[in-house]
Amino acid sequence: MSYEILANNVIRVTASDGCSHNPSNTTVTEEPDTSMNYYHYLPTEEKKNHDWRKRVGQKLAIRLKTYGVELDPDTAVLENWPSGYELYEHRTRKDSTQKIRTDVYLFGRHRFRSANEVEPHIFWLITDKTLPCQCKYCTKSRVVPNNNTITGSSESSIVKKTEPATLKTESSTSLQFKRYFAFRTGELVWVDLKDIGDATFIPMVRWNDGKMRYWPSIIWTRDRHTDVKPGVPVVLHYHVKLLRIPKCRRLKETSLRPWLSHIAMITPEDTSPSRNNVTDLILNQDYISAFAIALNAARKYTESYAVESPYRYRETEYRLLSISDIKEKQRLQLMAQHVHYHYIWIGSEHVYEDDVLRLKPEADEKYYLRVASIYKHPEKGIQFTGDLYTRGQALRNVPETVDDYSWVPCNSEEEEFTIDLCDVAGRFYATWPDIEGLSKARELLRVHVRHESLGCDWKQNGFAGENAATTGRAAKRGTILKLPGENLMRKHRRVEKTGANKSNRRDEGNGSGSTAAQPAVTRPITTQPTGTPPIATQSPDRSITTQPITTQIATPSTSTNAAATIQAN
DNA sequence: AGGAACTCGCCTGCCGGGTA
DNA sequence: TACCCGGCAGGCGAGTTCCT
Repeated sequence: MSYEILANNVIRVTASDGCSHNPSNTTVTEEPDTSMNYYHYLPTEEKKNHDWRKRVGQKLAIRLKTYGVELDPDTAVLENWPSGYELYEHRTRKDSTQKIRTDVYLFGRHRFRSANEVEPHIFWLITDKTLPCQCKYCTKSRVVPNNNTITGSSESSIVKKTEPATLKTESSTSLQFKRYFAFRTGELVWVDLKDIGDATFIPMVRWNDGKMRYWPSIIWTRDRHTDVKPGVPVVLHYHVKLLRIPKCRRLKETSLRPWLSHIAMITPEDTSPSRNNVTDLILNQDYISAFAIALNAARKYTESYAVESPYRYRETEYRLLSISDIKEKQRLQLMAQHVHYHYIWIGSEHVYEDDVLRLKPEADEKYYLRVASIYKHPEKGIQFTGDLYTRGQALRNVPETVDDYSWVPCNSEEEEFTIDLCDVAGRFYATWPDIEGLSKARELLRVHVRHESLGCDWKQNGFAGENAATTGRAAKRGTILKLPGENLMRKHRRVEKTGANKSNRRDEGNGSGSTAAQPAVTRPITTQPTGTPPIATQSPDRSITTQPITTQIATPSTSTNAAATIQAN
């Protein structure tokens, strides 16, 4: 749901697909005894703007009422247009003897000529975007073939759009965590010890050319930012728990880095006296031990995955009746037998529906999946459905969100891809766009087992209280979960466009019985077995060198000693 | 040639004034 | 007070023009 109900029946639209195709002739072209032809911008406070928003709000209220949303249609009004949408009044007059003719248009994804035209599109924006929009323009664009042709073989058919599209993203205050926080509570990250401002850590930062500079840590809580505004710089703070080191640290986001952006390695040679100043070695011995233990704990965490918030996905009878393709209908019915999940922990990261995932690259081609749904197939394991994209250029000097990049869709609106968990490299970070680390999550564990493997008493003190299940976004989902199978806004599959490539783009019912390493849907990405060690690479971002990972570290100290000593600090 | 943008004009509904 | 009627603004179908 991409909307909020504010006081006084005000509806806030928190999603947008607006691309500001605004009129060009907005300067007043009115001269005595001559014609007139220009577009006059109507700001929010203008009566006509309010009238339009009110009319759309009233219609939305009536529609949403059928979904159990209580809104008074008489007073319902849109708080504002989605970002990228602007209202203009077209003012024309042939000559001074005639009266000025005014026509109001809303410019956004399309040029809407009335509130009646806009309302179906706004309704689509705030509800289930996996379904095709029913507004007259979107419907038309689906019926009328355009330049977006499916090219190539059926094995790797990719839809090429002439212009990069903008990922549909939500941008409201309710999604500020997603929009502005790179990391989520409970996620494993690296903390830059250099930024902690504690002299205790200086020897560790210096040790062996900075091999211990980044410390495995868990996001414990995040500072709330209720007044975040797009374009206004916000300093994000996290309370971070360094593994094997007591006490939380409050750190800026710039002091953290994604787990998959860095690889740590300590070898027995690192701890040999020949390579160390003896004083340094003694000084760091306990830290080395703690670091090793922390890395081992992190290994279990990163090599496992866990699913959360199961729900029953069901197709409506109406939808099934509207599908003529028998195979597609069977596929959807089969899909309903699988348990769906709102969230999944993949290694170090917490992934939600609607997130953008990096997929494991093939031949330098990088693909990204906008997650529409997560479900567990009895044979293939965890599957993700959604829209596939390639990433274009950054649209801002300092990108903060996924829509600060241009995205080129690889499937049409009517199609979607199904991706295997083993093809997921990790979450896409707008602020760390070029991470090349690959997720190694392969073992299914329960959520609390994963968390406890880190050695954190998360149930009593930790992030359980600020877990996804209770944060803004999750709270919304939580209300859905109270009515499994009964919620009216449940996920729907988009109807597959009939065509030669169709059967190759969907997984269900193809009877392949493929293993987890084989993507159910053909896409131009080959898979690699889960658990394949990442190739040592030079980090393209922030000039950090990555190293081959070692998961077992040879260190002499015992954990208890290490912990005791560090606690003393 | 075909799609998008622009423009025109008819239809509808609302509102205010006049009348029974 | 209720109804009718004319004026007007807005909605939207359809024709025309422009652009690729």
